[in-house]
Amino acid sequence: MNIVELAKELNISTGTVSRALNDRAEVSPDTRRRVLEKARELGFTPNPNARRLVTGRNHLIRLECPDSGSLLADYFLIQTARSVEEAAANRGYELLLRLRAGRRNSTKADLDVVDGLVLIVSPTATAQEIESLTGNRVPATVICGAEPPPYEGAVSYVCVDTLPAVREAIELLVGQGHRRIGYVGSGLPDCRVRGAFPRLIREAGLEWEEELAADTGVAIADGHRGARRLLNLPDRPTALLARTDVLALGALQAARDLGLSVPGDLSVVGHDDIEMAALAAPALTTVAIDMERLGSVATAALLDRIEGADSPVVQTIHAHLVVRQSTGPCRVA
Amino acid sequence: MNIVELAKELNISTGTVSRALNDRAEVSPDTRRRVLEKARELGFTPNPNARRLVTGRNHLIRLECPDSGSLLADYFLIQTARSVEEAAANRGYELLLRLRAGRRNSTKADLDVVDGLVLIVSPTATAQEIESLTGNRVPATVICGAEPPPYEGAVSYVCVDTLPAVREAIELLVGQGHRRIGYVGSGLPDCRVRGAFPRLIREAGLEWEEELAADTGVAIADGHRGARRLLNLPDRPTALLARTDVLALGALQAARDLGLSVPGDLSVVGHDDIEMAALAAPALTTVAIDMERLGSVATAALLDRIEGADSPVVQTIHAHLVVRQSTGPCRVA
DNA sequence: CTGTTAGCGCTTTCAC
DNA sequence: GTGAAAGCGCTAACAG
Repeated sequence: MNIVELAKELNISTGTVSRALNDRAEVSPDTRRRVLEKARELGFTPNPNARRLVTGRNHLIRLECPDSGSLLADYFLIQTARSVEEAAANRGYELLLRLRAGRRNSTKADLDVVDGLVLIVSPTATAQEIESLTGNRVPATVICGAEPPPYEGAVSYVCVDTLPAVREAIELLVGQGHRRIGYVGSGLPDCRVRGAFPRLIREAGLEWEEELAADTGVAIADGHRGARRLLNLPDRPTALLARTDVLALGALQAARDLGLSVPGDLSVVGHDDIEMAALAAPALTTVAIDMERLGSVATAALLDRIEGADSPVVQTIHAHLVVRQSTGPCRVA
Repeated sequence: MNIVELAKELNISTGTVSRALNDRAEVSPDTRRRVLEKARELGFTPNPNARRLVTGRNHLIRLECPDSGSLLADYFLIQTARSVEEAAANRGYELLLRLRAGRRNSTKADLDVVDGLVLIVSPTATAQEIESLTGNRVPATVICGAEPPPYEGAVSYVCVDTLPAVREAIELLVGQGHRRIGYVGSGLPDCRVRGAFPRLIREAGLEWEEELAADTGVAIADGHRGARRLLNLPDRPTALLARTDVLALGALQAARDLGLSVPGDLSVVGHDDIEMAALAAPALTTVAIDMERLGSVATAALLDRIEGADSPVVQTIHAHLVVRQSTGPCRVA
C-alpha cells in the first residue's frame, strides 16, 4: 500500500493525498478528512525513506556519549537518555544511540543520517573535540557539567550548575547548628564544587580550614577513607558533604565503623542523587540534578534549531537539594 | 555530490559505480579501485535514504526496554545497550533506542523504519506482549532473565541462567568451611534463584532450613533488615547469598552494625555484578552476568536472522562467579 | 565486465 | 483547491 494506490482508491491525485497527509494548507477540509479516513482504513503509513529522500529531513537525532563507560557518566546517561528519547518522540523524532567509549569523531556518513546531535561530554572536552563530533554539519546540543563554554560556538549548550544547591545544603546544615562541615571529594582538576567550597562555607558565616577537605578517589572505599580521616580530626566536623553519592555511601560506612550514628552524631550530604542514594540507610540527603529536565531542555534546544531557530543557545540547569534522613540537628556541643 | 556526478567524473556508468561501491561481484579490480579512490577523493558517501528506499533495508535496529525505569532493569540496560550498539555497529547497523516505560506496542510506522528489534523484557512477559512489540513484522531477539520461553515463537531468545554460578558460589563457601548459608532475597514470584536455593544447598551436602531464607524488598535497607534477622538466629549462618548486589550491600551494613567483620566473621555473596559491587568495602564476591556477551549474542542472533537465517534460535547465557574480598574461610567453630 | 533504464514512494513546483 | 509531472539518489534487472 503506497500513496499511489491510496490516491487511486480515492480518485484523487497523489499530490493532494500528500498535501492532506502533511497538513499542508490549501486542501479542502472535506478532502483532508476523506484522505485521513481512507488512510486509516487501509492501514496506510507513508514510507519514511521515500519521504526522507525527497525532503532531506530524517527526523532522527543521535545521542552520543564518548566518555561513557566511566561510573559517573553511566549513572547520568541512562536517565538523561530516557528523557531525551521522550522529548524527541513528542516532536516526532527517533533517537539513535552511540555509546562507543572514546569514539571521538563522526564521519560524513554518520552525520548524513541524522538531523542533529545531543552530546554528553566531560567537563574537560575542548571545542575541537566537539567539532570533530558534529563535523560542523549538523546542529548539536552539548550537555556538560562544566560552566558555560569559554568559546563562541556553533552548538547549543546545557550546563549543570550545582553550586546554588550546594550552598543550600550548607545553609541547611548551618541552620541545624553545624559549625564544622567537611568536604569529601575526588581530586579531579575540573571539580568546581571543590574549588568553590571554601568560599561557600565562609559565605555561610563559618570558618574554613584546609584540613576539612579530604581529596580522594571515586570509589566507596575512597569515601570511607576520606571521611575517616576527617572524623578523626581533634575537632571533628559534625557534617560532611561528599562530591558524589558514592563517596557519601563510603562516608556512611565510616561513620558506622566509628560508632557514630547518622544523622545523630554526623550529618552526611551526597551529590548527584543517583538511584542508590534513596536506597541507602539512612537515605541520603543529596544535591540532586534533575536529569529529566536536563534531557528535555537539551532536546528542545536541538530540535528548535533543527526546525529553524537561527542561533544556538547556552542554558544552565540548576540542581536542587533533596532532604532525606542523613542530615539532622547538630547534637555536638 | 551524488553517484551520477561521481560516475561522470570517472567516465563510467552509475551502475558500475554502484556495483563497485557495494562490493558486488563482476567488477574489474581496476575499476573498483578507481571508483573507491575517486569516491574518497571527492568525499562521496552514498545517500543512505535513497539506498534504503530502493533496497528496502534500513540497516537499523531498535533496542526496546518497556520495563525500563525499575532500578534493576536500568543497571542492566546501560551495559547491555553498550554491547548491542557495538555489535550492531560492527555489522553496519545503527541502534535506535526506545526506553519509554510501559509502552507496550509498536505501530506499523515504528516497524517500517527498522530491520529488527532487540527486546529486554521482564521474566513475566507473555507471548502476546512480545508480539505486540514486534507486530509479527520484523525479526526480533528477546533478552530475559527467565527460563527459555514456554511457547514456540517467531522470535529468538537469549535467556540468562545464573543457577550454575550460584551453585559455584555455594561450592566456594562450602569449600571454605561454611555449613550454614543464608539467603537474602526479594520475594518476587518469578525468582528462580530463590526457588532453587534449597535444592542447591542440599546438593552441596548441607542441610537446609526455611528459617535461613529472608524474603525482603529490593532496597539496601531491605538487605540490612533481612541479613540482621538471619544473623540474630541462635545458630547464625556464617555466609549469606543475596539475590542482588544492592541487598548484599545492605547485608554488609548489617554485619558492620553487629560488629561482624567481613569476610572474617561472615562471608557475603552478591548477585548481578553491578558496578557498585566492585566499589563496595569489602568488594563483593558476586554472581556476575556477562552483559557484554549477552548483548553481543542477542545482536548476532538478530542480525543473522535479518540477513537470512531461516529460523529463530533460543540460547542461554550462563553467569560466572567473581570472587572478591567479601568471602573467606569460615572461622566459626 | 559494463551501460542503460526502470523504478523505489514520496514531495513539490507549476499549471489550471 | 487539485492534477500532472519532474525529480530526490540509488539499485538491480536486462542487454550487450
